[in-house]
Amino acid sequence: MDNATIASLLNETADLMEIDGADGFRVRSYRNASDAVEQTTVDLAAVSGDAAQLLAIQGIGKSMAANIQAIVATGSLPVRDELLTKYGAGLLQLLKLPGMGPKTVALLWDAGKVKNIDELAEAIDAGRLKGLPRMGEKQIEKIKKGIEDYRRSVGRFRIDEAEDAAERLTIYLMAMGGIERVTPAGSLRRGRETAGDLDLLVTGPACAQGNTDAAVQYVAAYPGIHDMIAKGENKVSFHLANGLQVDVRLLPSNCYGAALQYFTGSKAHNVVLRQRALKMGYTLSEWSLSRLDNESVVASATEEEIYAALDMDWMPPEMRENLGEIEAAAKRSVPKLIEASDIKGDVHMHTTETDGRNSILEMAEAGIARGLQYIAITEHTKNLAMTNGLDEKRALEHMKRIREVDKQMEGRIRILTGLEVDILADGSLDMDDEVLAQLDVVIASVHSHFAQPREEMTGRVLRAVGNPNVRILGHPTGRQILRREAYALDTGAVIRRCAELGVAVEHNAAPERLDLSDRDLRLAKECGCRIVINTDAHMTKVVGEWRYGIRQLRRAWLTAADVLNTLGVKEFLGAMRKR
DNA sequence: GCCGTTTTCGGCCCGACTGTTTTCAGTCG
Repeated sequence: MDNATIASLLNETADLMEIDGADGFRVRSYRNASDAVEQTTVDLAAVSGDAAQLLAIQGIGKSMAANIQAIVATGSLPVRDELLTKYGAGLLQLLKLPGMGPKTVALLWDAGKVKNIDELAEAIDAGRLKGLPRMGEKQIEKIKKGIEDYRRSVGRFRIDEAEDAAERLTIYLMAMGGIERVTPAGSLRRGRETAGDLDLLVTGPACAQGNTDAAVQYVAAYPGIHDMIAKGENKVSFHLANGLQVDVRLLPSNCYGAALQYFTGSKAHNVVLRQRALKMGYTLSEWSLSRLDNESVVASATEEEIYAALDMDWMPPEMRENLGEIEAAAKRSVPKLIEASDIKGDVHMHTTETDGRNSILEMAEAGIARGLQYIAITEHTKNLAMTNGLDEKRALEHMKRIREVDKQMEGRIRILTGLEVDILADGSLDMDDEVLAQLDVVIASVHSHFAQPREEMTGRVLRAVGNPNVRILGHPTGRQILRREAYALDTGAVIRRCAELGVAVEHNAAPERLDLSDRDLRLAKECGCRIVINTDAHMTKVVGEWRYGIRQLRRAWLTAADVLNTLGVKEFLGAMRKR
């Protein structure tokens, strides 16, 4: 059992306790413990026998150490089991709906024993929510919409979850002799935000035709399997404990390229590609590209061979959505897409001065370790009291400290000064302009944003970017992948306005955020709006960790020139000042 | 439930915003 699993069980327990009406501070100690478990570098499952090692972690006391030991030993802990029996796991889903917190969930449970999302939908349709405390028309409408959003995302997994699963399986598979290559296909390879299932293509001598028994048995013995769906000669399908379906395909190496092309998709891309093959007198399948007349194989071992035989360039999987990539490849004009190594600075991060976990120096060292040329420290401001946001006085003091540490670095990395100011309800910022004018980087972000009229939200943001000190619009859509709908905002209008004003729009690279959708990014490129890709790092671990965000930029065909923080520090600072 | 003492119990990030109230509870960051 890994720390992430332990942490999520503790957090889940906190949710249940909150619904149960437990003391808030007690609940928080579970959440703190969950955070601590996630942060620590100690492998808890490995040391769980030694209570002293658990107690050494800040936030873990005697009871929590026992809880962790119980989790490692049994996969759960007594409080959680008890509460799950009382309420059922469905209540935890209810918490994922926007505007639904523990109190509301408890209210619904008390009033009508609503145990899950389906029952909640029923109760709404039957009009049974009317008359309950705090359940007005608007509230019910909001919940109804939340349920629709939730149902749309059900059965899909965040890209990082799918990738974690793929990585673990790959390590397992590569440990077997006779396996040379394991490649994820499908939406994971195309860099989508979510994946419905996981396709893993495997090849090597152990996958040779008619000789796959040992490999099939080995795959079927994977310890993470929850239940087996199918086990054939070339394919093993199963569910993992989290519900993700995995299809492992064993392929002889001579048709690996054709299979990779086929299973990578997308469907729309493949349809057009097969039409092209037919016109050229070929037929394309998951086994090969072959001639129509005598069925001889033209290409099959690698993707490159197949695309070349179809008289076109190979193109990155992220582009394969039938949005013009086939025409571009036929004209040999596939653009050179942005890569992680193009990014030179991570310009949105927090430190212990507000709600970050590390110091300025530690963040800088992490930046150096990731090969960055510059970072920007952009703390929260006073409107976000919960984060200990800065007022004017503290902002100026912090700026001074940043400059001191910058000097200490002696050019190994540049540390820029900045703030992530909050946009208030009237569109103004919660920081004096004189302070903002002294900073290298000013990001304006909306932080309280749910259930407000679209026009009002849009007006608020448009007014904020009108402030000449604002150079970057942060969290421009407020998306939270698989959790909540973006806040009501006319994203198109905002991106167009930012383009006019020369304000860059931020693409948050965290896999749960991915602020800008494919469509947003295509629009930004179309209207010449510059993008900044940031991690919004609150700890050293995620500094420069933007692989998911980069893949999304690639899906929108963005090149290094479209992204502001591919510039060197001087040019970047110039772009921040020019307005 | 944790922590740090003031050593045995009290304190534990706080403010904006919404929808429902008609003075506030709940959610969010």
